[in-house]
Amino acid sequence: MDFNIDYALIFKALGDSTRLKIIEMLSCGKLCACDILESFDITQPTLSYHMKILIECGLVRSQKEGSWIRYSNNTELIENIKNYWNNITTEQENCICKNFKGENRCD
Amino acid sequence: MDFNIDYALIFKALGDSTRLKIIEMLSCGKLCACDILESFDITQPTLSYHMKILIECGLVRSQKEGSWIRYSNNTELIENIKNYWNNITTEQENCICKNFKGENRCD
DNA sequence: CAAACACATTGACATTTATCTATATGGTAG
DNA sequence: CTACCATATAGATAAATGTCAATGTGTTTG
Repeated sequence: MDFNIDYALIFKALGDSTRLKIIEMLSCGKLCACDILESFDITQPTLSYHMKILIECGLVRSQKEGSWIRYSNNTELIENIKNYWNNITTEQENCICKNFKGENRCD
Repeated sequence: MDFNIDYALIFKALGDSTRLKIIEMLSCGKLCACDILESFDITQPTLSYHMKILIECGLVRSQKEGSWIRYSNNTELIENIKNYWNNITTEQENCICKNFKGENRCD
């Protein structure tokens, strides 16, 4: 588990239906902004704003190709997120709640 | 995959560091609000506000016990989220991007 | 070079969010 | 019954968010 990753920031980025759909669209390959834009009822600057948020939290990578920009999911970070979830609500030794040591007053 | 689940709403709930930490704290068992409150520098009404958001999106269940309320993670929904992530950025047949049928103009 | 294209940035704006204080509700204990 | 405890609700507020129109930047093409 990489504790340097800001998962709250990542989930905040995913907490907008447009951005979540973009991640799903990129799930099987690269796309340029114009392709993504066609799937939504938003203006180009609004898409650009969303892409910036996805890039800044690390979920999406951009790659310039001529006058286009190819966007792709950061598969390494997405693997980290999968690992994060595997440590939530498990009975395993490495259960994530082990980070907290408060007493259960109500037990 | 359950398409009735509003994943954007769930990730929005998780996109706040206080709420994400609550989910992590509940990851290995039930806690009452007073226990959770001790781990944060927020007032009781603010915690109550966050619990409401976590409950409304389905991530957390509440169970009354006397004058206490026991909060617990909804493990069923969390399993769904894990499945969701397993369908993101995979090469499998059921890759989530199959939901979109737009052309790649830029390929 | 000039026009067109792809994308980013700026500034404005309405809406939403996280937080607080004050107060209400409902259970428990003396 | 009264006082107290656990939690929720209401109202206020500053800050953050998502959106747009207008404009800027860099690339390609005629």
